[in-house]
Amino acid sequence: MPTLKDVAEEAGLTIGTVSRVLNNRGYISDDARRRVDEAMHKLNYHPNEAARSLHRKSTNTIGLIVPHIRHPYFAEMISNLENQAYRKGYKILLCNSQSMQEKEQEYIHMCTSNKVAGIILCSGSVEVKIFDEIDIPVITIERFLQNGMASVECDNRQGGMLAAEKLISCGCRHLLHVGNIGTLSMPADMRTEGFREICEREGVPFVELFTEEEQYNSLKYGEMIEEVLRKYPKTDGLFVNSDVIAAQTLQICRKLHISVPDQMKIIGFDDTRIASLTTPQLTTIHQPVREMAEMAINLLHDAVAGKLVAKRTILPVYLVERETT
Amino acid sequence: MPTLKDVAEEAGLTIGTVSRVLNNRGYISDDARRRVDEAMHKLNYHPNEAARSLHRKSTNTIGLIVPHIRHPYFAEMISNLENQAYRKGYKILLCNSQSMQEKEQEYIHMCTSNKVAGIILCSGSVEVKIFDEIDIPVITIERFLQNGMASVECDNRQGGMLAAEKLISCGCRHLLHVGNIGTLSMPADMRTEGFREICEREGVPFVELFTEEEQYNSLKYGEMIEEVLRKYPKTDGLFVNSDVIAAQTLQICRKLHISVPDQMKIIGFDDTRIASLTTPQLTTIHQPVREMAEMAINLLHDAVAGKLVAKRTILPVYLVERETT
DNA sequence: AATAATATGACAAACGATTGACATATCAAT
DNA sequence: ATTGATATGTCAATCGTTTGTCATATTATT
Repeated sequence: MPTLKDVAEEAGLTIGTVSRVLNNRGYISDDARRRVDEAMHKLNYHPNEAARSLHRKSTNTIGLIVPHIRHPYFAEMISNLENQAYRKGYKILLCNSQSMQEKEQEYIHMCTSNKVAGIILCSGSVEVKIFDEIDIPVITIERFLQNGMASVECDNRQGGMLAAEKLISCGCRHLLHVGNIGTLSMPADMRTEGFREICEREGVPFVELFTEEEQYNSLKYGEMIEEVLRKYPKTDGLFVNSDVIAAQTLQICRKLHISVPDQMKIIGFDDTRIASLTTPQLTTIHQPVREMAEMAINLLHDAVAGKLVAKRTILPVYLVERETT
Repeated sequence: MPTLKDVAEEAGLTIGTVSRVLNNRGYISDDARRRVDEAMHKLNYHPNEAARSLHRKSTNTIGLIVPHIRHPYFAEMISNLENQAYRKGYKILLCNSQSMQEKEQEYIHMCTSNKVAGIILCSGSVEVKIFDEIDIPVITIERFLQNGMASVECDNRQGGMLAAEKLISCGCRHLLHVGNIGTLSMPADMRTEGFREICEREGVPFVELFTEEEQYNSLKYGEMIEEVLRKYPKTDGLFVNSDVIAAQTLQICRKLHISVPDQMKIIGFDDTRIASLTTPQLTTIHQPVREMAEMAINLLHDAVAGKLVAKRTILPVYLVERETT
């Protein structure tokens, strides 16, 4: 691999001058610029980022920590984050924590070791205190940390409210809500809050249930849903915390000969691609994933530049009505 | 951030000794080891990977180039690759080329700039020659390069044959196959070959169609499928190149009041999670994604270590019968 | 002709870890 | 008492780039 020295020799200039061209510093003649360009192309030179990072004490890499990759919501989020990062000149170091605290911690240290410019943490599960130890910006998505730098969330409460309102206005009188694992306080918990608020205001009875870590990891909610539907046979309206759960609920309904939406109405969350591939297609709460991703990258970019950034950004959600209501 | 020097001072030892502890070289006493460990913990020391990479001229990072992230097949593949990489001590630099040649090239250079240990390229679209320019191992998945190092594929031909056999044995007599974009020669083209072979042998007529780049990128096959089904109304058996296409086909069939599997049988490819979330659930060809990912990482690991690796590894597929046949 | 702006060279320090050569010291085994 | 293994220190070079200082040209401007 050629180095700056090789380029300098090829161009008949000194390292200093070549470096000046690369970094656009000081005086450079058009001729020098051209000669450097030519030499770089001829030698197929690409600067050694390790050396650069060592000197700059930072990289253009963003550490992205997610609990899952297969989950369509995260796949969509990762895709959008990568895209926006690329536009801003950042690379992505992908870390799949599988929602395990230790792995997440290890990844955070790995990120600092690798001198990432910043970290984007998607609904992570790690202890809060670790972020005090590191001195790089951390932007969270769908996770609010009191001592954190900045978080990007969707309006989860509003989502829960929209779902409850819709189900009630459809005539459902025995609601059931499948919420998130409750170990850590997460913004997604607000979906439950919003849902509860509307149900109580409207005087409609409802049951709240929570998924378990195991299910979140395996993406297998079938058994749990089946059990629940057998236990609460009167249920006529279901609000679940992801499209993946909703899609599996549809399968269980089919198995139990519960007709959707006639006997049972279902509302999911996320509005991922899967929502329009089920039969019937899912009514769901749309999360503005692309905008959230862009916002996160922009916030990180600003934070890296030392700018003051919003501590909490909440983007709106809306209900997409398809065929399960 | 503390450096080796800080750790050495804290431990009351010299940099040399501490480095010896870290790299397990030469003679080290248990006492020294303990003191270094304590100092490292106390200072929360993590080695600067940039400095290490600069010296070693390599990193423990793998550049992963994929055409898409949202596509469930790639999401699944990325997830498995990340997992296996983590186990072997590698990190993942995620590059989404969106199947654009220039982006892919740029990413490849970026990877060399960042001194990755190797590159894993998933069904990429880049010109072959670029790989001659770089001197790091490149493992391809579902793409075979004649001048490449090693490729991991599934038995695409067998997949096509299984699909054709199944459709024919179900009594279908007007088959239709939706294959991949044909710009570059890809292993996935063999699905078409295998399918064709069986159809010809059995004397069953069939139509071959190919998706376009645009559709691959947007994941929107609906319009195309609808057009096709209107154009070939006699079709009673469909073999499409991904579950995503199959799922959308189901939606179109519903729209056109074509009953599946009664009037139309459908077989997808990949056996991603989505296959069991549609109604009816998809019959599909199972690709051993986890095994392919593990194989790719293992091959890369061996290649990095300078071992001789298999140039081409083809893993078996099998048909998973669900409800669309 | 004097001055200022432009352009490049020469040189060295720094980033943080690795590694090698060599010196020195302690301890155990012969 | 000698040898060899064990353990650590000292010192310097190296990886490739960035950046700063100072010197030295070559132009352009007044």
